[in-house]
Amino acid sequence: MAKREEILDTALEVIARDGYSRATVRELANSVGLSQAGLLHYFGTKEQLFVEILRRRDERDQRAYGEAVGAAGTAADIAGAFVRLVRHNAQVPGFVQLFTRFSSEASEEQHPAHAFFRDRYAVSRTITADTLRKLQEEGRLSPGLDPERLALMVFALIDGLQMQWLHDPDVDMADHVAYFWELVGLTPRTGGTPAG
Amino acid sequence: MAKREEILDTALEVIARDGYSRATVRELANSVGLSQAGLLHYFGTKEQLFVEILRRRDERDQRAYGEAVGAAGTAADIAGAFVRLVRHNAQVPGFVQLFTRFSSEASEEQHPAHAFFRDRYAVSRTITADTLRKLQEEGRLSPGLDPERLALMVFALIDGLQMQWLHDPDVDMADHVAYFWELVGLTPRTGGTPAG
DNA sequence: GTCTATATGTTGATAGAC
DNA sequence: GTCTATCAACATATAGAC
Repeated sequence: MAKREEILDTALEVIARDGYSRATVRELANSVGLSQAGLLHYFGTKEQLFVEILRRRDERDQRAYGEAVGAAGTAADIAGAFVRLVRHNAQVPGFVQLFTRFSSEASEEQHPAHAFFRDRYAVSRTITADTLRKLQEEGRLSPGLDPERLALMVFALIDGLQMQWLHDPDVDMADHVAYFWELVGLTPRTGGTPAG
Repeated sequence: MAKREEILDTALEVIARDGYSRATVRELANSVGLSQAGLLHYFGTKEQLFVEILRRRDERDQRAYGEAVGAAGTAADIAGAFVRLVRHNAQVPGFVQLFTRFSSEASEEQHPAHAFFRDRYAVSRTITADTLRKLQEEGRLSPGLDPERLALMVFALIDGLQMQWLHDPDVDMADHVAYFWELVGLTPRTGGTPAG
């Protein structure tokens, strides 16, 4: 199992650096010191490999940023967690490209990774909506707002910002996510790095 | 020239119906009653063909929705124009898929369609920001708001909503765009169909 | 487990006849 | 302009040896 994880971590680095187009099975195999067949021995198909790559990345980000969202005790915390997540993504363009392209390809129902993305979106929305609702019940978020809608919107906003940012790196993703939360009435606390 | 337009319109229909994966040059050629070579005779390469398809679509939408944004005389108008645009997009899933996938592929600088998308985003943002600023000067939009940021955000929101909607058709894109404008302090007037 | 070699399928692009 | 035929390039997947 250690070998699988080693492969995934190397693939993650290569993709973050070189982008999605270079991320063929052959290319990733070379980078990890295996032949194409050798790599597929571990993952079966390309789509399975890529889903595992995304899953591994999610595990990492979950520890660093996702937990901060779910465990947010204050309005500033949850807003800040999203800003930090996006700021982090801006450091790994290749990976943002992987996510955007693979997600758009998987939007067709027959695609092997379709269920992965559908579930991922649903879970992300639920966790965020739950946290927002909790804050609302504690009086830290305006009672007139709809947590479900806000949760869906913030992920849509992030995906769309990533798309524009990929075309134009001058687009400041974190700035716009912070502005979104300000519109909602939350001032993100973005200072410092998450303890993770 | 009539032939080119005929080809583009047919391609538009086929893609709106059957999605992006089916949209190979061969497939589109069949639908329009030409051989693959016959079709490429008009457009040279696949990427050029697809850019022309998107351009043609934009011309149409521009007449029906884009003008409504640029010419919006009231806050309700501009918000409503976006809601109607998104509502319209929800009728043509295949085309939304084409846009999303092609845009994500073209995010690399070497891609033949990269300039098209970059310019398209820039122009859309500018027109929208200009209109919002005008409304703001007339006192119809809260003076504390930033037109540039809002313009960029609404397009990001739409792109992201499309991504989620492609994975889960239950996502109500128009509802969330309307909610965005409400957060901003504008109530969209969505009734009726645009004259055009 | 890992490799080499190869099958298979798909697509976009081109040459050349009509 | 349009077709047929073919090429060339990939990329994934698999068979079989070691």
